[in-house]
Amino acid sequence: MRLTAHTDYALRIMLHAALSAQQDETLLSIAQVAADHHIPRNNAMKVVNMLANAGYLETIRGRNGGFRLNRPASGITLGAIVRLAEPSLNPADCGQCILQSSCGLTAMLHRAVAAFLAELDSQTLAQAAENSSLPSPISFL
Amino acid sequence: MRLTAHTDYALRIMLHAALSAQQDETLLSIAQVAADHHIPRNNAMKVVNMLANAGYLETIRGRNGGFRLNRPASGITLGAIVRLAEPSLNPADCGQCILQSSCGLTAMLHRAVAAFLAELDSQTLAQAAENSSLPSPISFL
DNA sequence: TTTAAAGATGCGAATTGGATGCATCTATAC
DNA sequence: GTATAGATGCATCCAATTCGCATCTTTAAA
Repeated sequence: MRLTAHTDYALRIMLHAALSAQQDETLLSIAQVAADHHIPRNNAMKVVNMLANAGYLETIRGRNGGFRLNRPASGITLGAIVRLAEPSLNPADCGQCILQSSCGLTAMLHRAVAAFLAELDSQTLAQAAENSSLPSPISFL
Repeated sequence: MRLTAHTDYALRIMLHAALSAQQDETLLSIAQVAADHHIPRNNAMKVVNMLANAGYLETIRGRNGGFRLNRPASGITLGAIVRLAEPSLNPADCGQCILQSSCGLTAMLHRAVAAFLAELDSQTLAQAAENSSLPSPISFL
Protein backbone atom coordinates (compact mmCIF):
# COMPACT_ATOMS: atom_id res chain seq x y z
CA MET A 1 0.00 0.00 0.00
CA ARG A 2 2.70 2.43 -1.01
CA LEU A 3 3.12 4.83 -3.83
CA THR A 4 6.44 4.73 -5.61
CA ALA A 5 9.05 7.37 -4.92
CA HIS A 6 8.44 8.79 -8.36
CA THR A 7 4.83 9.47 -7.54
CA ASP A 8 5.87 11.07 -4.30
CA TYR A 9 8.37 13.23 -6.14
CA ALA A 10 5.80 14.16 -8.75
CA LEU A 11 3.41 15.40 -6.09
CA ARG A 12 6.08 17.41 -4.32
CA ILE A 13 7.43 18.95 -7.47
CA MET A 14 3.98 19.92 -8.69
CA LEU A 15 3.12 21.41 -5.34
CA HIS A 16 6.39 23.29 -5.35
CA ALA A 17 5.67 24.61 -8.82
CA ALA A 18 2.19 25.67 -7.77
CA LEU A 19 3.48 27.53 -4.72
CA SER A 20 6.15 29.18 -6.82
CA ALA A 21 3.62 30.25 -9.43
CA GLN A 22 1.64 32.02 -6.73
CA GLN A 23 4.51 34.38 -6.16
CA ASP A 24 6.05 35.18 -9.52
CA GLU A 25 6.61 33.99 -13.03
CA THR A 26 10.21 32.95 -12.64
CA LEU A 27 11.32 29.55 -13.81
CA LEU A 28 12.38 26.83 -11.42
CA SER A 29 15.45 24.83 -12.24
CA ILE A 30 15.33 21.07 -11.89
CA ALA A 31 18.68 21.03 -10.14
CA GLN A 32 17.55 23.57 -7.58
CA VAL A 33 14.25 21.91 -6.83
CA ALA A 34 15.98 18.55 -6.58
CA ALA A 35 18.45 19.97 -4.12
CA ASP A 36 15.73 21.65 -2.09
CA HIS A 37 13.77 18.45 -1.72
CA HIS A 38 16.78 16.17 -1.42
CA ILE A 39 15.68 14.31 -4.47
CA PRO A 40 18.38 12.78 -6.66
CA ARG A 41 18.83 15.10 -9.59
CA ASN A 42 18.36 12.42 -12.22
CA ASN A 43 15.13 11.27 -10.71
CA ALA A 44 13.85 14.81 -10.55
CA MET A 45 14.67 15.18 -14.22
CA LYS A 46 12.74 12.08 -15.15
CA VAL A 47 9.76 13.15 -13.12
CA VAL A 48 9.77 16.67 -14.56
CA ASN A 49 10.04 15.19 -18.02
CA MET A 50 7.11 12.90 -17.40
CA LEU A 51 5.03 15.76 -16.07
CA ALA A 52 6.04 17.94 -19.00
CA ASN A 53 5.18 15.27 -21.55
CA ALA A 54 1.79 14.95 -19.92
CA GLY A 55 1.27 18.67 -20.31
CA TYR A 56 1.33 19.64 -16.66
CA LEU A 57 4.66 21.42 -16.77
CA GLU A 58 6.31 23.62 -19.33
CA THR A 59 10.04 23.17 -19.72
CA ILE A 60 12.44 25.58 -21.34
CA ARG A 61 15.81 24.28 -22.45
CA GLY A 62 19.06 26.08 -22.71
CA ARG A 63 20.74 28.62 -20.54
CA ASN A 64 18.36 30.26 -18.08
CA GLY A 65 15.91 27.49 -18.82
CA GLY A 66 13.78 25.73 -16.29
CA PHE A 67 10.21 24.73 -15.78
CA ARG A 68 6.92 26.04 -14.50
CA LEU A 69 3.29 25.06 -14.37
CA ASN A 70 1.78 24.82 -17.81
CA ARG A 71 -1.77 25.44 -16.69
CA PRO A 72 -3.63 26.75 -13.67
CA ALA A 73 -3.17 24.75 -10.51
CA SER A 74 -6.91 24.89 -10.07
CA GLY A 75 -7.31 22.64 -13.08
CA ILE A 76 -4.99 19.87 -11.93
CA THR A 77 -6.18 17.25 -9.47
CA LEU A 78 -3.96 15.23 -7.23
CA GLY A 79 -5.60 12.14 -8.64
CA ALA A 80 -4.44 13.02 -12.12
CA ILE A 81 -0.85 13.23 -10.95
CA VAL A 82 -1.04 9.93 -9.11
CA ARG A 83 -2.65 8.20 -12.06
CA LEU A 84 0.09 9.50 -14.29
CA ALA A 85 3.05 8.63 -12.11
CA GLU A 86 1.98 5.36 -10.59
CA PRO A 87 3.10 2.43 -12.75
CA SER A 88 0.28 0.16 -11.59
CA LEU A 89 -3.07 0.74 -10.02
CA ASN A 90 -3.87 -2.92 -9.55
CA PRO A 91 -3.56 -3.70 -5.87
CA ALA A 92 -3.25 -7.41 -6.62
CA ASP A 93 -2.34 -9.54 -9.59
CA CYS A 94 -5.34 -11.77 -10.21
CA GLY A 95 -3.97 -13.21 -13.42
CA GLN A 96 -3.01 -16.59 -12.07
CA CYS A 97 -5.62 -16.92 -9.35
CA ILE A 98 -7.73 -20.06 -9.46
CA LEU A 99 -10.80 -18.14 -8.38
CA GLN A 100 -10.59 -16.03 -11.50
CA SER A 101 -13.96 -14.71 -12.52
CA SER A 102 -15.85 -16.30 -9.67
CA CYS A 103 -14.08 -14.20 -7.08
CA GLY A 104 -15.86 -11.61 -5.01
CA LEU A 105 -12.64 -9.91 -4.06
CA THR A 106 -11.56 -8.38 -7.34
CA ALA A 107 -14.62 -6.19 -7.72
CA MET A 108 -14.18 -5.04 -4.16
CA LEU A 109 -10.53 -4.17 -4.66
CA HIS A 110 -11.35 -2.21 -7.74
CA ARG A 111 -13.96 -0.27 -5.86
CA ALA A 112 -11.49 0.44 -3.09
CA VAL A 113 -8.92 1.77 -5.53
CA ALA A 114 -11.64 3.83 -7.17
CA ALA A 115 -12.49 5.33 -3.80
CA PHE A 116 -8.83 6.09 -3.19
CA LEU A 117 -8.51 7.90 -6.48
CA ALA A 118 -11.86 9.62 -6.15
CA GLU A 119 -10.68 11.19 -2.95
CA LEU A 120 -7.55 12.43 -4.68
CA ASP A 121 -9.58 13.58 -7.65
CA SER A 122 -11.65 15.73 -5.36
CA GLN A 123 -8.82 18.09 -4.57
CA THR A 124 -6.91 20.28 -6.94
CA LEU A 125 -3.32 21.27 -6.74
CA ALA A 126 -4.46 24.81 -6.00
CA GLN A 127 -6.38 23.62 -2.96
CA ALA A 128 -3.41 21.62 -1.76
CA ALA A 129 -1.23 24.67 -2.20
CA GLU A 130 -3.56 26.73 -0.04
CA ASN A 131 -2.72 24.53 2.89
CA SER A 132 0.99 24.49 2.16
CA SER A 133 3.95 26.79 2.30
CA LEU A 134 7.56 26.48 1.32
CA PRO A 135 10.09 27.06 4.04
CA SER A 136 12.17 30.15 3.59
CA PRO A 137 14.90 30.24 2.65
CA ILE A 138 13.98 27.29 0.54
CA SER A 139 17.59 26.30 0.21
CA PHE A 140 18.95 25.73 3.65
CA LEU A 141 22.07 23.68 3.22
CA MET B 1 -0.18 1.28 -5.37
CA ARG B 2 0.11 -2.43 -4.75
CA LEU B 3 -0.69 -4.67 -1.88
CA THR B 4 2.00 -7.13 -0.90
CA ALA B 5 1.68 -10.76 -1.90
CA HIS B 6 1.09 -11.64 1.72
CA THR B 7 -2.02 -9.48 1.82
CA ASP B 8 -3.19 -11.04 -1.38
CA TYR B 9 -2.60 -14.50 0.07
CA ALA B 10 -4.38 -13.56 3.26
CA LEU B 11 -7.47 -12.49 1.36
CA ARG B 12 -7.51 -15.64 -0.75
CA ILE B 13 -6.97 -17.95 2.17
CA MET B 14 -9.67 -16.29 4.24
CA LEU B 15 -12.08 -16.44 1.34
CA HIS B 16 -11.21 -20.07 0.81
CA ALA B 17 -11.80 -20.80 4.47
CA ALA B 18 -15.12 -18.99 4.36
CA LEU B 19 -16.28 -20.93 1.33
CA SER B 20 -15.15 -24.16 2.91
CA ALA B 21 -16.98 -23.35 6.13
CA GLN B 22 -20.20 -22.96 4.16
CA GLN B 23 -20.05 -26.61 3.20
CA ASP B 24 -18.81 -28.56 6.18
CA GLU B 25 -16.78 -28.42 9.33
CA THR B 26 -13.71 -30.18 8.02
CA LEU B 27 -10.31 -28.69 8.54
CA LEU B 28 -8.25 -27.31 5.73
CA SER B 29 -4.56 -28.14 5.61
CA ILE B 30 -2.10 -25.41 4.88
CA ALA B 31 -0.24 -27.59 2.43
CA GLN B 32 -3.39 -28.36 0.49
CA VAL B 33 -4.61 -24.78 0.33
CA ALA B 34 -1.15 -23.62 -0.65
CA ALA B 35 -1.07 -26.16 -3.46
CA ASP B 36 -4.56 -25.23 -4.62
CA HIS B 37 -3.71 -21.57 -4.88
CA HIS B 38 -0.16 -22.09 -6.11
CA ILE B 39 1.14 -20.27 -3.10
CA PRO B 40 4.55 -21.30 -1.76
CA ARG B 41 3.91 -23.50 1.23
CA ASN B 42 6.08 -21.52 3.61
CA ASN B 43 4.38 -18.30 2.73
CA ALA B 44 0.99 -19.85 3.25
CA MET B 45 2.14 -21.01 6.66
CA LYS B 46 3.23 -17.54 7.64
CA VAL B 47 0.01 -16.01 6.49
CA VAL B 48 -2.12 -18.61 8.25
CA ASN B 49 -0.10 -18.07 11.39
CA MET B 50 -0.58 -14.34 11.19
CA LEU B 51 -4.30 -14.75 10.69
CA ALA B 52 -4.48 -17.25 13.53
CA ASN B 53 -2.58 -14.98 15.90
CA ALA B 54 -5.00 -12.22 15.07
CA GLY B 55 -7.90 -14.50 15.95
CA TYR B 56 -9.37 -14.91 12.49
CA LEU B 57 -8.38 -18.53 12.05
CA GLU B 58 -8.21 -21.46 14.40
CA THR B 59 -5.31 -23.81 13.86
CA ILE B 60 -4.98 -27.35 15.15
CA ARG B 61 -1.55 -28.86 15.34
CA GLY B 62 -0.50 -32.44 15.03
CA ARG B 63 -1.72 -35.25 12.92
CA ASN B 64 -5.03 -34.50 11.22
CA GLY B 65 -4.54 -30.89 12.13
CA GLY B 66 -5.37 -27.95 9.99
CA PHE B 67 -7.19 -24.67 10.19
CA ARG B 68 -10.63 -23.17 9.84
CA LEU B 69 -12.41 -19.89 10.42
CA ASN B 70 -12.45 -18.98 14.07
CA ARG B 71 -15.53 -16.79 13.84
CA PRO B 72 -18.41 -16.12 11.48
CA ALA B 73 -17.42 -14.77 8.10
CA SER B 74 -20.13 -12.19 8.54
CA GLY B 75 -18.12 -10.58 11.31
CA ILE B 76 -14.88 -10.17 9.38
CA THR B 77 -14.41 -7.29 7.00
CA LEU B 78 -12.01 -7.26 4.11
CA GLY B 79 -10.60 -4.06 5.53
CA ALA B 80 -9.64 -5.80 8.72
CA ILE B 81 -7.67 -8.39 6.80
CA VAL B 82 -5.88 -5.78 4.73
CA ARG B 83 -5.06 -3.68 7.77
CA LEU B 84 -3.62 -6.74 9.43
CA ALA B 85 -1.55 -8.04 6.57
CA GLU B 86 -0.27 -4.85 4.99
CA PRO B 87 3.02 -3.83 6.56
CA SER B 88 2.51 -0.15 5.86
CA LEU B 89 -0.51 1.96 5.14
CA ASN B 90 1.45 5.11 4.52
CA PRO B 91 1.41 5.77 0.80
CA ALA B 92 4.42 8.07 1.13
CA ASP B 93 7.21 8.61 3.58
CA CYS B 94 6.92 12.20 4.68
CA GLY B 95 9.59 11.90 7.35
CA GLN B 96 12.33 13.72 5.51
CA CYS B 97 10.20 16.07 3.46
CA ILE B 98 11.05 19.73 3.78
CA LEU B 99 7.41 20.70 3.63
CA GLN B 100 6.76 18.74 6.77
CA SER B 101 3.77 20.07 8.64
CA SER B 102 2.99 22.82 6.20
CA CYS B 103 2.11 20.39 3.46
CA GLY B 104 -1.39 20.07 2.11
CA LEU B 105 -0.67 16.68 0.59
CA THR B 106 -0.29 14.54 3.67
CA ALA B 107 -3.79 15.13 4.93
CA MET B 108 -5.11 14.40 1.49
CA LEU B 109 -3.19 11.15 1.21
CA HIS B 110 -4.45 10.07 4.57
CA ARG B 111 -7.99 10.75 3.51
CA ALA B 112 -7.47 8.77 0.32
CA VAL B 113 -6.16 5.79 2.25
CA ALA B 114 -9.06 6.12 4.65
CA ALA B 115 -11.46 6.02 1.71
CA PHE B 116 -9.71 2.95 0.37
CA LEU B 117 -10.03 1.15 3.67
CA ALA B 118 -13.57 2.36 4.27
CA GLU B 119 -14.61 0.73 1.05
CA LEU B 120 -13.02 -2.53 2.16
CA ASP B 121 -14.53 -2.17 5.60
CA SER B 122 -17.94 -2.00 4.05
CA GLN B 123 -17.90 -5.57 2.92
CA THR B 124 -17.61 -8.69 5.02
CA LEU B 125 -15.94 -11.91 4.12
CA ALA B 126 -19.39 -13.51 4.04
CA GLN B 127 -20.53 -11.05 1.41
CA ALA B 128 -17.42 -11.64 -0.65
CA ALA B 129 -18.00 -15.37 -0.38
CA GLU B 130 -21.52 -14.97 -1.74
CA ASN B 131 -20.08 -13.76 -4.99
CA SER B 132 -17.41 -16.41 -5.13
CA SER B 133 -17.09 -20.10 -5.67
CA LEU B 134 -14.24 -22.53 -5.57
CA PRO B 135 -13.59 -24.50 -8.71
CA SER B 136 -14.29 -28.18 -8.39
CA PRO B 137 -12.35 -30.25 -8.06
CA ILE B 138 -10.37 -27.70 -6.16
CA SER B 139 -7.16 -29.60 -6.78
CA PHE B 140 -6.79 -29.90 -10.47
CA LEU B 141 -3.20 -30.88 -11.03
C1' DT C 1 31.26 31.70 -32.65
C1' DT C 2 32.51 29.86 -28.62
C1' DT C 3 31.19 28.62 -24.13
C1' DA C 4 28.35 27.56 -20.37
C1' DA C 5 23.95 26.39 -18.50
C1' DA C 6 20.12 23.58 -18.45
C1' DG C 7 17.00 20.09 -20.03
C1' DA C 8 16.48 15.09 -22.67
C1' DT C 9 17.37 10.38 -22.80
C1' DG C 10 19.22 5.81 -22.55
C1' DC C 11 21.91 2.40 -20.16
C1' DG C 12 23.57 0.02 -16.45
C1' DA C 13 24.72 -0.42 -11.50
C1' DA C 14 23.20 -0.69 -6.91
C1' DT C 15 19.92 -1.13 -3.27
C1' DT C 16 16.40 -2.87 -0.69
C1' DG C 17 11.99 -4.83 0.53
C1' DG C 18 9.73 -8.76 -0.30
C1' DA C 19 9.40 -13.50 -1.31
C1' DT C 20 11.13 -18.05 -0.97
C1' DG C 21 13.45 -22.13 0.86
C1' DC C 22 15.69 -24.69 4.65
C1' DA C 23 16.15 -26.39 9.15
C1' DT C 24 14.34 -27.26 13.39
C1' DC C 25 10.98 -27.36 16.95
C1' DT C 26 6.42 -28.43 19.07
C1' DA C 27 2.14 -30.73 19.39
C1' DT C 28 -1.03 -34.47 18.66
C1' DA C 29 -3.26 -38.59 16.60
C1' DC C 30 -2.67 -43.29 15.93
C1' DG D 1 7.03 -44.01 19.74
C1' DT D 2 6.38 -42.59 15.33
C1' DA D 3 4.40 -40.13 11.73
C1' DT D 4 1.99 -35.98 10.56
C1' DA D 5 1.08 -31.22 10.53
C1' DG D 6 1.57 -26.66 12.23
C1' DA D 7 5.23 -22.91 14.42
C1' DT D 8 9.16 -20.29 13.88
C1' DG D 9 13.65 -18.44 12.98
C1' DC D 10 17.34 -17.89 9.70
C1' DA D 11 19.45 -17.47 5.29
C1' DT D 12 19.10 -16.68 0.61
C1' DC D 13 17.45 -15.02 -3.46
C1' DC D 14 15.12 -12.01 -6.57
C1' DA D 15 13.14 -8.21 -8.85
C1' DA D 16 11.24 -3.73 -8.85
C1' DT D 17 12.82 0.41 -7.92
C1' DT D 18 15.98 3.70 -7.37
C1' DC D 19 19.98 5.99 -8.60
C1' DG D 20 24.18 7.49 -11.13
C1' DC D 21 26.82 8.01 -15.36
C1' DA D 22 27.44 9.32 -20.00
C1' DT D 23 26.01 11.69 -23.81
C1' DC D 24 23.20 14.59 -26.54
C1' DT D 25 20.35 18.79 -27.67
C1' DT D 26 19.05 23.38 -27.03
C1' DT D 27 19.70 28.21 -26.17
C1' DA D 28 21.45 32.38 -23.93
C1' DA D 29 25.35 35.00 -22.78
C1' DA D 30 30.08 36.38 -23.47
